[in-house]
Amino acid sequence: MASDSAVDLRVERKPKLSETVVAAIRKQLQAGDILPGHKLPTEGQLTETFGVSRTVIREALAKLAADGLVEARQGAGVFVTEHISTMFGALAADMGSKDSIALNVLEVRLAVEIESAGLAAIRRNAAQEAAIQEAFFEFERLLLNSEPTGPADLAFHRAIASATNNPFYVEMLDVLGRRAIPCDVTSPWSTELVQSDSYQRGLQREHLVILNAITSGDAEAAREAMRAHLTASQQRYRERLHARQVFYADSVRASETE
Amino acid sequence: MASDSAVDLRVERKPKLSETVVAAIRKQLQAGDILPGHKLPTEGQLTETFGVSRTVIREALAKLAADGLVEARQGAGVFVTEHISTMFGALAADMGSKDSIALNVLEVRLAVEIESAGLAAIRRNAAQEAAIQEAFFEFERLLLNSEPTGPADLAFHRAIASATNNPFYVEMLDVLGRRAIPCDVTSPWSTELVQSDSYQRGLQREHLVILNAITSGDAEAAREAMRAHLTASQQRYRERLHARQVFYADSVRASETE
DNA sequence: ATTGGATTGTTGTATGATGACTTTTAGCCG
DNA sequence: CGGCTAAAAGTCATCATACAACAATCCAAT
Repeated sequence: MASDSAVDLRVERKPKLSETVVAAIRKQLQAGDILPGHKLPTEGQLTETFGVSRTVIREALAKLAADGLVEARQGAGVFVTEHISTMFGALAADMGSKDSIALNVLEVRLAVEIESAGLAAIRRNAAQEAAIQEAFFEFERLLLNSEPTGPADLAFHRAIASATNNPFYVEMLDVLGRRAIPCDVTSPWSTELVQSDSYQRGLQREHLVILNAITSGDAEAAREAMRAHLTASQQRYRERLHARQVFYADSVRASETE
Repeated sequence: MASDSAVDLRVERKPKLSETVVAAIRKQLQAGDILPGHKLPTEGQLTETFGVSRTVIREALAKLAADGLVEARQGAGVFVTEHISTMFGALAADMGSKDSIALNVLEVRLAVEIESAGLAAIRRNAAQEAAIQEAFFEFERLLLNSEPTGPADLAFHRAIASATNNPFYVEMLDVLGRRAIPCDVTSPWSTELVQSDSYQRGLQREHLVILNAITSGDAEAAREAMRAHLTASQQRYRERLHARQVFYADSVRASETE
C-alpha cells in the first residue's frame, strides 16, 4: 500500500519454471517440430530435456492443454491437437496466457463495436453525428500538434457507441475498454513505437472510413469499416506482444547460458 | 482405432479429477462465494475440502489461472481476479426489470452472438462442431416429442459461443442471456403462445441456416444467418411485449411519454 | 515509535511410488 | 501360417512427502 499512484514497474518479475517450459514447447510447436496428431516426448523425457521436475512438466502440459494446443490421453501419451486453425493456432502460440486474456477481451469488444457502428449509421441523430465528427477533428488537431491522441480516439469510439441510442453499448465499451486497452490508447509498453506519426495517421485514415459510412447511413459499410479498423488494431496489438516476447525470450536465453 | 471418422459419442469420456475440481471452484466463483480480489482457501485446505491430493488442486488452480479467473502469488496465496462478469454483475442486476432495458440488452447480445457465429465458423474444432450439431438435433427431438425446447436452444447458442475458443464470449452470453433471454427460451410469460409448434419450427429453420454456415466454415454467412435469427427473435420479442402492454392497459403510457 | 530480524504461512519445485489405461508383444490355439 | 488372447511394457493420473522461495506478520531491541 506504499504507492498506489505509481505504475506497476514489474512487467515480468519472475517467470515461473512452468511458464518457461510452456513458452519453449509453444515455440517448438509453432516451428513445426512436432506435427499435429503426433506424440510429444513423454513426461520423463521432457523432464530430462528441460532439467526440471516432472511436476513442472505436468503443469506446463496442463496449461498447453487448457489452451487446446495439446491433449493428453492416459496411457498413450500427449499429442498435438489436430484441428487448430492456423490463424488461431499461431495467435495462441504467440502469446502468454495473461496477454491472451487481453486479446480475448479485445475480441469481444470488437463484436460490440462493429454492431455499434452499424446501429449508429442507422439511428444517429444530428447531435450525435456532430459529436462523432468533433471527436474525429479533435484527433486531427492533436495529431498536427503532436499531442497524445489517445483521449480523442477513445472519444470517437464512445461517440459512436452513444449514437446507437442504446446506453448499454456505451457501458459495455467502457467496461471492456478499461480492461483491454484498445491498443490505440495508452498502454504500459506503448512508449514511442505506437505513438509514431504514421501509426496514428493510419488510425485516422481508418476512422475516416468509418465516419463516412456512418454519415452516409450505410450500416453495412459502417460495420465493415469498423471491423477493418479493429482487426487491424488487433493485428498491431499482436505484433507488439510478439516483439515483447522476443525480447523476453532473449533475456531468458541470456540467463540460461548452460 | 475402430471408428476414427465417427464423432466420439461418449459424453463423459474421462472426468479427470482436476476437471471436477475446476468445475466446482468455477461454480463457487460464479456464485460469488469469493469476491474478486479476495483470497481462496490455501491449497492445503482445498486438498482437505475436495479430498484429493495437492497435485490435483494445483493442476486445477493452474487451469483456472490459465483462464484468468484466479492468479497465484507465491508466498501469499491464490486470489480471485477482477473479472468482467463481476463488473457486469451490478450492471446486469440493474437491468432486466424493465422491458425496454431488456430489449437494449438483447441488442448487445445480438452483437456478441453475431460475431460469435462468425468466429465459430472459422475456429471451431471437430468436438465443438459436434456439440453444436448435437444441440440442434436435441432441439429437433424435443420438438417432435412436444417437450420444452428451451434448454436445447440455449445449448445451441452456448455451443456456438464456446466454439469461438474465446471463453469470454461464453461468459458474456451467460451474463447477458440470463436476464434477457432471447425469447425462444423459456420465459415467465412464454406459456403457450411462444411454444407453438410453428413458432419453434421457424426457430429451428433459422438454426439450420446458422449450422450450415458454420459447418461450411463461411464466417460471413454465419454472421448473416445469426443476424437474421436474432433480429427475427428481437421482432418476436417486441410483438410479445406489445401484446402484453396492450393487454395490460394504456395507463402505463401516460407516465413515460416518448 | 521505528527498524530489524525471526517466525509462520503459502506457493513453487523436487522426488518417489502406485493405480489406471493403452499399446505392443508374446504365446497359444486352430 | 493366421488369428485371437493374454501377458507385459509404456505412459499418464494421482497420491504422499519434503524442501526451497517468497510474503506477511509479529516481536524485540534500539
